[in-house]
Parts: sequence; structure tokens; C-alpha cells
Amino acid sequence: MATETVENYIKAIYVLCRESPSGEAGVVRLAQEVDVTKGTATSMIKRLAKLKLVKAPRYSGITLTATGKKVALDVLRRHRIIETFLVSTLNLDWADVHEEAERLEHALSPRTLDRLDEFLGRPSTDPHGDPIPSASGKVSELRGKALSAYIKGAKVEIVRILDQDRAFLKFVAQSGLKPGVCVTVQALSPEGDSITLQVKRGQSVTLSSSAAAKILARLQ
Amino acid sequence: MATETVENYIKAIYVLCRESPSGEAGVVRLAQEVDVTKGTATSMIKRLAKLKLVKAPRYSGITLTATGKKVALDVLRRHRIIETFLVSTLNLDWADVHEEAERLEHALSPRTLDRLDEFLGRPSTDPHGDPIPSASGKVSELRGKALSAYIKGAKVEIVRILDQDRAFLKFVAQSGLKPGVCVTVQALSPEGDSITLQVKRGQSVTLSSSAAAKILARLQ
DNA sequence: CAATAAAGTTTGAGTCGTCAAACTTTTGGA
DNA sequence: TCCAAAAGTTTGACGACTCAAACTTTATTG
Repeated sequence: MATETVENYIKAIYVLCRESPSGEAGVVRLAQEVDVTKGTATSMIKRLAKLKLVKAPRYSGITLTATGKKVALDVLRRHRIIETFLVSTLNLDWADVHEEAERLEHALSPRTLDRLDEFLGRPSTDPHGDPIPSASGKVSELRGKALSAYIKGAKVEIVRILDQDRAFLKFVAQSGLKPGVCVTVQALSPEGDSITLQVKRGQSVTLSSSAAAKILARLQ
Repeated sequence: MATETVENYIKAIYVLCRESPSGEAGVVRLAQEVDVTKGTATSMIKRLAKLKLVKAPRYSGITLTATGKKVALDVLRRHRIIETFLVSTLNLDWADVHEEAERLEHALSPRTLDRLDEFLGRPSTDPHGDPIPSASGKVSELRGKALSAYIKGAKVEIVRILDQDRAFLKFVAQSGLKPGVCVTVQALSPEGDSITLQVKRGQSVTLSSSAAAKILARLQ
């Protein structure tokens, strides 16, 4: 069984690979993500390579092996089920649950996880709209385009927020932009680099396009 | 903040002190409890003493300081609330939840714990009948005498099982002796060193008196 | 294309928690 | 009372994880 630290590295590598266009993770970003120095990250990567969880040619990008990917999806599944529980059952704040799940995800047996999943009604996404991998390790990474990609007048449903940063989530929630909410694109300002949304009658929000890029939505 | 390992040692010391007539814990028993060698236990005790969590004069008994006791009760509170959740909400087996709670208890923030406690309706005991310390660190260790202390014909209610061993709990549950259940003492056999209980009409169980000593009950 | 910045690696050292094995102190009978 | 067994301690070593700082390789850009 992978140690807690190993699981955290693997999860971070998975996320970084998703984010990067090349599909590879870098040492410096990884070190940031798991909050260690780059030297530490390098030496851990060596261990992960020895464990056959990652492929990491010297001075080159890091990728997960099939085994590594399995571990990552398993951790992610645990993480997202826990987040769902914390929000929908314990009514914890949407923006606060990430750190909490971060700790709990390593302490849950498969059996308890399954019971929790059952209790929650086998949800397919977590409160941020992130898809929950199946027990067998499948994820549907589809659904939605960035808000910034829609045209004026488009009526869309928010489906996912691509950022776990507390401050950002707090802002998003305050603006009423949780997954499931429907909004209309009211104005696009390429000069101002911003987008204005109507959330409800009489309530509208303006987002920078970098913020809008981290919010996925789909038509209607 | 105390590390996970430290918390485990403190919890074990607390439990051992309760059990022992002298109110002190010994190194060998402690080592058994946390599953390390006695040398390891000794060196950890030194660290705990440096942290002012225990008092441990050389070659003598271990006791918790006031701070240590606070830590112990805090861990115990987390442990027991989690056990309650696992049994009453997730319907996990009574006998299985101890190990699970053992891992989860270290990963729960105070806020989440409080929400969980609230969700469960602020229970005063866990599924084994063990009292849940209050958030401020109070426990009511009262309630009940060992089954073996009652006389023939006594009608009693099971209130607590003093053993977390899976096999024992499994047996106890199978016999229908969970906390809350009422039984009648049918026979006492000092020669056979056993006690026979009537659980329901037509169903009775015989326990060794050592087993009966680990089951607490109260009259009527 | 050279020089410098950025990315990545290595080295030496430290902490935490652990073990096995040798050792010392305490204790409970014969 | 004495002495083995039990309880407790010490020692030296190791694995997991970390850091700081020196170092090497790759990327960037003027």
C-alpha cells in the first residue's frame, strides 16, 4: 500500500499532467503543489519511479504509469466522495472542504468508502462539479466549456469550477455561481478582458476572463 | 499539535491507567497496545515526558499530566464520535469499526468533528456503551457493574462492553448482548466459573466469568 | 550564439519512529 | 535472603521524509 505521502505526490502529478498541454508534470510545480523544496521532490520522484508509479527520464517531464494512474484515480475518488459528504451531509462550507478531505482521504478503508458512497446515493460529481472516478477507475472528464468561450446572450448552466483555492471558491460562491446554477452571458468586453453574467433577475456579476476560464458551463 | 503517533501513545496510556489498579501504565503493556517493541516505547515515553504530556520517573509507572489527559480525552472523543457515525449512519459492523475509527480519528478538524457530533444528535455514548467525552474534556465514567457481580434472578440492562477485540465483540453481538438490551441472570456456577443469561424467551447464553467481567450492566 | 535564468539534481545532514540486542533495575518466590 | 524472571533502558542502526545549498542541464532571449 502506498504511504500517505506517496499518495499525495501521485495525486498532484495526476492533476498537473491534466493541466499541462504536454501531459507531463514538472519538478518545480510539483514541489509547490505538495509544499516541499524541489530537491525533496526530485528524490521522491526517484522513489516513485522505483515503485513503478511514474516514468521520469532525467531532466525531463514526469508522467504516471498505468499503476500510478490507478492510484491517482483511487485517491481522487476518495477525495471527492468525502468532499461531497462534508458539503451535502455535514453542511460544511463549500470553500473549506478541500483541506479537510485532503487529510481524510488517506484514512478511509475501501469498505467504509463504499458505504459512504452508498449513503450519498452514488454521486457522479463532487460539490465543485469535479467528476468522481468509479470504483473501477473510470472518469468522465467531459462536460462543458469555459464561460469565457460563450457568446453574448448565451444561456448556460454552470457545471464545474476548476480551482480549489479557498479565496476563489469563496468569491465564486458569493457570486452565486455554483454548479447547477443557470446564467446568461450579458456582455463580453475584450478591452476590459472581462465577462458579465446575469445570475438572476437584477443580479449580475463581472468576472475577469482568467476567472471565467476556470468556470465550466454548458448550453441551456 | 501532537503527531498521530503521539496521540496514539497518549490514548493507550490513558486507557491503561484506567485499567490498572495503581492508576499507572507500564512500558511492556503500552508497547503491546501500540504494537511496538518495549525499547521503542521507552524512547517514546521520553519524548512524551519532554513534551510534558506524561510523568515517567525512571523504572517506575507512567501517568498522564493534566495536558496529557486533555489530549487523551480529545482523541477519545473523536474516536467515539466516529465509531458512532460508522455504526449508526453507515451501518458498518459493530465489531469492525474500532480499527477504522483508529485511523480516522487523527484526520478530523475540530469544526468537522462538531458538525458530525451535531449530525448524530450529540450522542453521550458510542456503540460499545463507552461514554463520549464532552468538547470541554469531561467524561462520566460511571454506569453499571460487571455482569458477573449480579445475583441469580437479577434483571439488568447491558450498558457497556469493555473490550475492543473484534472476536469478542463479534461473539457478544451474536449473543444479542449489545448495550440497551435487557437480560435476566438465570444461573451462576462458581464451579464452572460461568454465568448463564436469558436474553429473550427461549434464548439463553452462557459466558465465562472473565467474559462476564467485561460486560457492564445496571439493574432493571 | 552566448550568457543567464530557470529547471532539475546531488549531497550532507536532521527528525521521527522504528527494530534487535545487550544491558540494568526491580520484584516475587523458593 | 537471594536470584532468576520480568520490567525497563540503552545503544546503534535503519527507512521515510525533509531541508539548504552547491551543483548540472536545459531553455530563453538580447
